[in-house]
Amino acid sequence: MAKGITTRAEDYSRWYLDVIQAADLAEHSSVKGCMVIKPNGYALWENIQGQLDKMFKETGHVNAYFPMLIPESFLKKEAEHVEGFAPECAVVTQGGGKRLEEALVIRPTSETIIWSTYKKWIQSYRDLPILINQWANVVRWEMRTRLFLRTTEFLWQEGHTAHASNEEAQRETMQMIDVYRRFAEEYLAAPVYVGYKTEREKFAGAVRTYCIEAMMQDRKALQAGTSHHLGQNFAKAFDVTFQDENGKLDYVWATSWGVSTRLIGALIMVHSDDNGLVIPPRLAPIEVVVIPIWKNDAEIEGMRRRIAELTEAWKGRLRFKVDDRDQFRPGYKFNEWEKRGVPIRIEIGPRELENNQVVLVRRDTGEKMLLPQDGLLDKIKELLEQIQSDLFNKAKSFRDANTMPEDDYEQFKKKIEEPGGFFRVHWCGSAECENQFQETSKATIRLIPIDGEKEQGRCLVCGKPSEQRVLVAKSY
RNA sequence: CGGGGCGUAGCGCAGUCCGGUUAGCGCGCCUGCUUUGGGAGCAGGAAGUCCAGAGUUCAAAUCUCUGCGCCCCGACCA
Repeated sequence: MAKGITTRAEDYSRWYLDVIQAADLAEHSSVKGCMVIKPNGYALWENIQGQLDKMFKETGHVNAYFPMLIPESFLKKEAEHVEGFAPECAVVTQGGGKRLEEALVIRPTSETIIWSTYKKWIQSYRDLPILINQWANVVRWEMRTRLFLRTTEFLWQEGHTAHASNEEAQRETMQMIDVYRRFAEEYLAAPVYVGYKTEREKFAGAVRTYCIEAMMQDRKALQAGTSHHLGQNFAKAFDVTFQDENGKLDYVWATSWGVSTRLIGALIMVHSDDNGLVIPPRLAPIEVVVIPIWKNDAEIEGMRRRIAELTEAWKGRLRFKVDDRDQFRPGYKFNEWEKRGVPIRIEIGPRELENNQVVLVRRDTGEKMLLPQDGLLDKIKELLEQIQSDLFNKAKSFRDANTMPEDDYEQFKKKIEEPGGFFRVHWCGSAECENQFQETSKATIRLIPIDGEKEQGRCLVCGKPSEQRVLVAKSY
């Protein structure tokens, strides 16, 4: 087993932290709950950003930037919003050595500062829609933090759109949750369930919150992205109105949607193993590492030359690295790149050089193969796609095998503890029964499926009629 | 906020109970030589306000008091 990594079976939570350390992704800073994202971790974020940003632009959005400091009074304008966020806000009360007239909140999310601005931008239906995204940091003073999953300060993107009609805002909300689903499945290789939150779990200030939920290897759920239909709540709070084609005045309709560096936590917990990180190829900063093996100085020169020839055609078509550091032996390098999750490793030694071959090793399965150097690039390309889909399918099989219907409350309470998983249960829709789930099992209703089949049943808790199953699980 | 743990070299720790030479070990780091197909070996070397403040004492990493910080487990949450 890998040195320094606790196994998943031994202690899942320590394993998670060990993987982050072994892959050199991040470390705690000197301020409680804050982290330094190191180059290896940040490279993952950059790839996540790059792809998402592309998808946002393809759906008509543009980027902008709003400030981090928000007048405290802004936050208080939307009743539900302030109730939800006030307890976890960091507040600046001094500046320039003087006490401020009005305290400034460090944004926990930007709805208020953005809608106070949109008020100035919107008069007519011709000013709509506004489709803006911003990449930013936010601060939420959480009681309990975990690297990537929940840090005091975190990086994210938040989309904030303004529309002339409820229907259009609804379409936008659905479009973006689908963008998140596609990103999670096609890039993160993490299958997700799509649905909407209960009243209790929804975003403070939203009419409805849609979400994607992924299953981690310990069978717990992780909310991986949310898209909120905000109705006219913020427009009313900030008095943002527009005139329609008929000259009639109405409040603007809004959405907001976001994903954060938490996605890196999801990537780790969905795919990695007891040897360290496993990165899905499409998000891998380095897709292929080439490790030359030599016995003496005479050999290394020929080796370098041959590798340069071989990789010449890879430039611009493959993210690769040649690790010809002399201070480490091959075994050390194999291990290091495994811990760091690089999808494919290629070894070239005197034997391969002579036979015009390479040894190729898959990170996800450990499978070793001897391949001809001719046509290697195409073979690598093909394998990367194979690994990408294998990772997805593996995660999906695991999730599906651990998602089950349950109609017996006593059984449910047992199973949620051991072995755990996602449970599809009937629920009457009452807050009382929802609270019961949490109090007796520490599980929550993760989502109400969007396309859930209608099915007559009885609420798991109270036995009243229910028309649809909801997804219940313990979560991060 | 409750429970647990910790603060000594870059990292991980021992030493603290029972005060006493120059504060030690492993990893890492630097130099040299030998090595290089799954975490190399030998030799030499550099590196410390022992979390902070106050107190007790001839003498404090060690005892007393006060403070600060971090991590892990729960309640709040992306």
